[in-house]
Amino acid sequence: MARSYLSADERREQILDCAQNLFFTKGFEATTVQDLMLAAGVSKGGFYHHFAAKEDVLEAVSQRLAGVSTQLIKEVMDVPGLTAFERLNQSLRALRRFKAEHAEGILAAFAALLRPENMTLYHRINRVNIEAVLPLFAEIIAAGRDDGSFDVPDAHLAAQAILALGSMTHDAVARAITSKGTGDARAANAALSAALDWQGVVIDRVLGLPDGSIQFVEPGFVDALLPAED
Amino acid sequence: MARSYLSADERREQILDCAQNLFFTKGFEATTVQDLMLAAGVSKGGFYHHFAAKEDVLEAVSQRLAGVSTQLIKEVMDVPGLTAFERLNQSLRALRRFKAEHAEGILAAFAALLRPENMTLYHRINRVNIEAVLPLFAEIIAAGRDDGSFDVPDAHLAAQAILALGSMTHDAVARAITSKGTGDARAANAALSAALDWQGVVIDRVLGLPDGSIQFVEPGFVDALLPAED
DNA sequence: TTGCAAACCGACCGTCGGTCTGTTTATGCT
DNA sequence: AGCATAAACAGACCGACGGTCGGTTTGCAA
Repeated sequence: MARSYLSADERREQILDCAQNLFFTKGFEATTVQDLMLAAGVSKGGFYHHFAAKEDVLEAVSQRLAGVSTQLIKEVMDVPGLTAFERLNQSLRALRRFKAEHAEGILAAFAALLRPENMTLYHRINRVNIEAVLPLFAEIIAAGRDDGSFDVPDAHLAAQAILALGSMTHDAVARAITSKGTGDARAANAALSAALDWQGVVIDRVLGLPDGSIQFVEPGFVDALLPAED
Repeated sequence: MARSYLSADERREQILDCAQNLFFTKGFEATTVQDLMLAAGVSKGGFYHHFAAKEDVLEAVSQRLAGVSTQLIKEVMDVPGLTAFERLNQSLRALRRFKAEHAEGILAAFAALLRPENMTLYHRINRVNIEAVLPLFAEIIAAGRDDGSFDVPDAHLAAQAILALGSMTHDAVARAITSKGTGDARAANAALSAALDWQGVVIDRVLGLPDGSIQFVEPGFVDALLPAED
């Protein structure tokens, strides 16, 4: 049989693409190595030539996804002449924009990620993402702390607190996604909007800012992401 | 061979005891059903008579552990004539006391739980615990919201925020535990103390209280839990 | 005593992650 | 061009694991 030879990098990326799809569809545990082999059109030997273990694929996928977040934030970091507050706000806006621009994909990913059997996948991705974003947030907050605009004892700890808040809205997100298209959709969207607004307020309070300073979401963001069809 | 017959409840509890030990020692994935069978002195058929799947054991263990937290908080809820602030503070104190009183066990559990291969176990226990504690915290906060002592728009969301903060100190906890007995122990303990103090301040701010209102940890708590041997 | 349900046994099964021995392709060197 | 070497790949194979199933033993109540 004719083998299709790819460079190590190309093959790795290709396997990672397939893995990401499968993981988000079936979950990590439910995706077998054979699924990955079949999807990527590679044999077992080929697969294990590029990855030492199935676990490593998960790690690589997580790293790749975390790279998206860090890239977005780093672009904001490179803009000169911004205050810490502006930098933080624009970082959050960049992340928000990315979600809005890739709404369908993001939505499917969240829907998959929040299914109970995908706990492993979710927490792995989340952990790697936090590890990647933490130093960037810490740097922004440190600047705000030094110029007196943020009232926090330690920038790194403050960043940890803010990132930890990410899990406070999962219930609301899950409910909004699962109720999409049902009669509860409107109420669920409203609840999610309220939860996200509150998360923004909590970030304000953590940083010692007046309520409403940070714009964590803009009005209509949820309804734009999860439109009610009718 | 002589079979030892136990009632369903007794056998279940016994298997759960063994499972808890094994899970905390080897991790969930690394613990095989055979390990559980051997430890509990029961056959495969016997085991699967009481649990439909290995997963169910994990769920049951998580529920049992969550019951400890809820019990402690419920006792505080039953004390009449307390303000919401006092109730919240005493709940935190009860949880703290329990940890201090079972220091060696708690420490071993945390050390096991924070090992990377035990991610599944950790997050499962954490999730169930949060689900169990959330309504109780929400009730306390609702009372404080209604009497004007807490400045939060929604008690349930506020409780979610506060519980989500639990994960912000894991790094510090892990470092303190792993550096126990080494030269870094003193520094790691200090860092953990600072992180926990900060978590307390964040809770204050979430609730709209002045910094230092809530006593999340008392001075010396960390050093009492993780004594430096020298 | 006997009938029955619940507790329990252990051989068996399919599948999965991972290994190992070899084969095919690209690449650099002479 | 010819050739050696290493990287990319193939696929048979393995041990272990979670789970099933038909059968056996025990407690208990009628």
